[in-house]
This record gives sequence, C-alpha cells and structure tokens, in this order.
Amino acid sequence: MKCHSHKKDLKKEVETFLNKLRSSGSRITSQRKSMAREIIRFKGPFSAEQLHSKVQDEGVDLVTIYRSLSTFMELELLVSVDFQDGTLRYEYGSEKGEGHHHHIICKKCKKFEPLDFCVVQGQEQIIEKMGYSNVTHKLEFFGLCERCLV
Amino acid sequence: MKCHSHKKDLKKEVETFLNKLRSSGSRITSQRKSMAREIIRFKGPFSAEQLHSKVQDEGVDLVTIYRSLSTFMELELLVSVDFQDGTLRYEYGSEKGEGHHHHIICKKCKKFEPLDFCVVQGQEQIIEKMGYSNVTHKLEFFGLCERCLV
DNA sequence: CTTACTGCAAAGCGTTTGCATCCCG
DNA sequence: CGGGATGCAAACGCTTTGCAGTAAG
Repeated sequence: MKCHSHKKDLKKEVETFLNKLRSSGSRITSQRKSMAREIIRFKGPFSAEQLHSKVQDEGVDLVTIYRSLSTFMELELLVSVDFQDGTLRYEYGSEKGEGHHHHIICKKCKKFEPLDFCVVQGQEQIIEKMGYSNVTHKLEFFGLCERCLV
Repeated sequence: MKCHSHKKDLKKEVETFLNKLRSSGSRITSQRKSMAREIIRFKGPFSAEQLHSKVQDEGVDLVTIYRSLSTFMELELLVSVDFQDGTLRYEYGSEKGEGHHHHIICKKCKKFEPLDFCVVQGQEQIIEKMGYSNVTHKLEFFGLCERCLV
C-alpha cells in the first residue's frame, strides 16, 4: 500500500522535475529522465559520482552528469551542499521556500540527517540592509555520530 | 600612534600563535614565522595561494604552506571558510570561543565582510541531544555586493 | 644527533572543456 | 533539420604524496 503510493509519488515528482526543465527550454533526454528519477530517489544530498553509479547502467557518462547538474542548478532545481570533504553534493530542492533545510553531517562517516529547523532566514534581511541583494545562506552542522564515536 | 600600537599587537599575536605551535611539540621554522605573521595580518579568510604570494619572497614553497596549514588546522589555530568557488580559505581563529563569527561573501567578486552576530550556536546543543558529539557548524551568507549589482 | 620540516617533482582527484556525433523538438 | 545534449579524451586547478636534503631543538 505504502509502497505503491510511494511509487506514484516518485513518478509524479519526476514529472514535475521534467516539466520545470521543459518550460525553461531545455530538452528532455533519456539521460536526464534517468537522472531526475535517481535525484528524487536519493531524498538527500548526493555526489556526482554517486548519481553516476545509479545511472551508468543506462549508459550515462559522468561528464553528462556534471553538465546536467550545472543546468539543474541554474534552474534552481537543485541546491549544493558542502560536506567539507572536497566533494560537492547536490540535493533536490530550492534555496528559498518550503523545502529549505540544513543537515547534521558526521565528520567521519559522512552520514547525514536533515534538520527541520532554521533560525537563520531572518538574518538575511539584516544583510540586505547592509547593501547586499539576492542574499542566501549555507549552513551545515558537523559532529561525530554515535557509531563513529566508539 | 595608532600605527605603532598595531605593530606591537601584531608582534604579540604572532608570539601567541608561535607559542601555541611550540607547546604542541611542533618546530618553529623561519617559514612558519613568516606564515604566522601574514596569517595574522590578513585579518580575514585567505587562500593557500594568497598566503603563498605573501611569503614566496622569503623562499616558502606552496607545498610547505599546504602542509603547515594542515598542521595549524589540527591545532585549531585556524578555521576553514568555504567561499563556494572551489578554493578553500583559512582564517585565524577557533570554531568556539570569542572570535567565532561568519561572513557575508559576494557571489561575484568574492569580497567579504565579517558579521558580528551568530544565532546558531544554541542549536548545537539540540543536535548533541540527537546523539552527536563535538558539534560545530559552518555558516556563510552569499549575496551580490553593491558594486557587483551594477 | 635525531627527526620534524622543507623543496622539488610528480601524482591525485574532482571537475571542466574541446570536438565530433547524436537526437530531441 | 537545426541546435541543444552527449560521449570520449584530454586538460584543468587545487591539493596531496614521495623522497632526498636541511635545520630545529
């Protein structure tokens, strides 16, 4: 039951993703369909390499992944998340609006959990008064998870 | 008058920096003395390359810079700052304590200003209750400065 | 004297670019 | 069909590593 409705949700979300792509004038290729599906399935931050491993069976090149990720970022379909380990992650969602959230990331194993609070957004107005426009923020928490503490 | 006292402050701060190094069992080389002086002079985030340009006249290699920066980070003499442009910056100071602060960074020209407020530190305790230890956070604001807005 | 630190060269890694080909609309 | 998207190979920029020589304590 639950499983079936999840599948339906996925299909619907992929469709939403692709529609945003389409309406920007971009083309819907088979590679991008695969990417969209996996990006939504991740339900959290992922690296280019991780996405590649999910779609390389379908013949999607890593370079294509990088180029599409860059396109998706410009269209604000994705946000970037810095894990502080030299590899950039991406996550389905936009900087502003409902989905906005941050993470607690384990310094050692890089596992993460989303956080449902953000006390920072109010600060952006203060900074806009300082003379900056289009202000956003990046916030991540880092710690050692229980398993890695030992 | 002011200039003279600044010089004195610099010398004292460099001494403090080197003492922390010394007391960790590290050696005080001429290269590290130069680096310490310039790190404190920056009064803000700097890249390895920027530091190199300040001390290469004194014969300090870029590789030595990277290795020392890594040492200084371990000793918590520096914190890292992510400008989201693929080049890591470092800043004199520690994660916790008096000096703790964040920045507003211009997305285009990468100029920055320090911010004197941080509303996030209280959240770290919430996350420690979630089962994480040694929790810190990274927060930076990004916007377009007046000059770059055009 | 011991061994941490340094410089040089080379490699490593994630990411980007050039170019010919492909295929979406 | 025209132009955006792709795959392959090669380059890129930042950072790390190997190793022999140097110098701090």
